[in-house]
Amino acid sequence: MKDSQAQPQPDSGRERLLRVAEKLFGERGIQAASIRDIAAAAGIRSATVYHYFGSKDELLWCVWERSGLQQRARVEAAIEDIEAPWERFLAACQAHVEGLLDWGPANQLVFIVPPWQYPAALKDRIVQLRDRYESIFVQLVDDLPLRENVDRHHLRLAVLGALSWPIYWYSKGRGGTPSSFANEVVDMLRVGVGE
Amino acid sequence: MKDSQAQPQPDSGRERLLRVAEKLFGERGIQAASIRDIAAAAGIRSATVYHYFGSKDELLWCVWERSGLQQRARVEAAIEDIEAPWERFLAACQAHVEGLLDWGPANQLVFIVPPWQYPAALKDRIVQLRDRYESIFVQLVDDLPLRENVDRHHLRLAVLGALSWPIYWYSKGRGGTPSSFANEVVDMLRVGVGE
DNA sequence: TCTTATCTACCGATCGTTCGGTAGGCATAA
DNA sequence: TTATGCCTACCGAACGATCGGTAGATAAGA
Repeated sequence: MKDSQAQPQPDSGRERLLRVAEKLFGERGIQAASIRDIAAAAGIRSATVYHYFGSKDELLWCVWERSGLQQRARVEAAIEDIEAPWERFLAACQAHVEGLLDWGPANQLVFIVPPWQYPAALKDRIVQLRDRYESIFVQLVDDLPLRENVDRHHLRLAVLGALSWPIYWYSKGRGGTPSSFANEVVDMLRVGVGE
Repeated sequence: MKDSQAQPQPDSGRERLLRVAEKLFGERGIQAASIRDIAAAAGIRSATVYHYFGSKDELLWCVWERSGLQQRARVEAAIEDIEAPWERFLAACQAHVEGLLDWGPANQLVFIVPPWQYPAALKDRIVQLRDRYESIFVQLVDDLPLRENVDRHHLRLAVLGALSWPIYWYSKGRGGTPSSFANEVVDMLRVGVGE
């Protein structure tokens, strides 16, 4: 049924579960993606999930952490060879949007689940993961040469908000690429849109 | 039990249910807020909920629509006496953020539940409600005097993103009021933050 | 033989929902 | 005045389904 023959894919057990769980958590939401659904989508029975993960929360955390670290690594990779502050900032913004829209669906979890709905057992870890990620942008914004009286804290929040929002409206092939949207937002903020 | 004496509050039955449901849907999420929880918080039994609403979806929709229309009405009220395009835009932005943070918790539903997770039976209605609301901002942005080559569509999305994001990070008493944040964002976008 | 991976079968809890029924208010008819 | 009947508001009990999770057997590989 599911497959026979020697499979070339190293796509079994734990790793496969993580990928499938990431997809379903992102698509349906944490609660609505049941262990049975996830198991079925991975081609196994629900009991087998507990061979790899002690609980649904643990599975969720593994998915969450993995995608969080990936997202962070990608953003860091995107800026590592760039010196000029605004270019560095732009590169990070582009990587951020691309990560949300093109990479794993679990990247959106952090930005879909409101903090007060985090599973209690994971709350601290999630917040820590999130803070670590956002600290990249804190640093990048600190390095920008800005007019006086600009609140860098609020600037960062505004940018991350504008650039995370596309998960609610972006659809491929319409209105430009994720990267070009990031470019546009940074540009609007930098030089202003008024006459 | 719950009360004796002539009550001044018109706080019974259906209306009370709507208020409680709004609170719990927003706090715990749609799935996690069970009919029993909502009923208990309203001081009645779960069966009685079905005396007023045909299903959980219907209850959810009534909550959703009510808060959506309220939010829209408040934004419209905020701009009705203002002529200058930028001031009108700013007033709407302030009302938007205040609505999300200070008014009913259900205002956040639209911005917490990703569109692909809308209950299937409500999807069309929710999208329509949302579009109607956002059309206010389409008009306001259209009326702004802008530099050439500014994409008004993306400008609106960026602003709404930046101004909806506070539901994930805002906490009262820290970093200014919702209204001042809106003011700041609009200002940054208007004149730019670069040197 | 021990480990790893998987299964079948099941558990108690909770979900949305339904059902039959009750207590009291109000209106009409005797 | 009393009786009848309908209406709103509500309840206790239960339904079938599904949830996260567990126990124990099995089959294959080292």
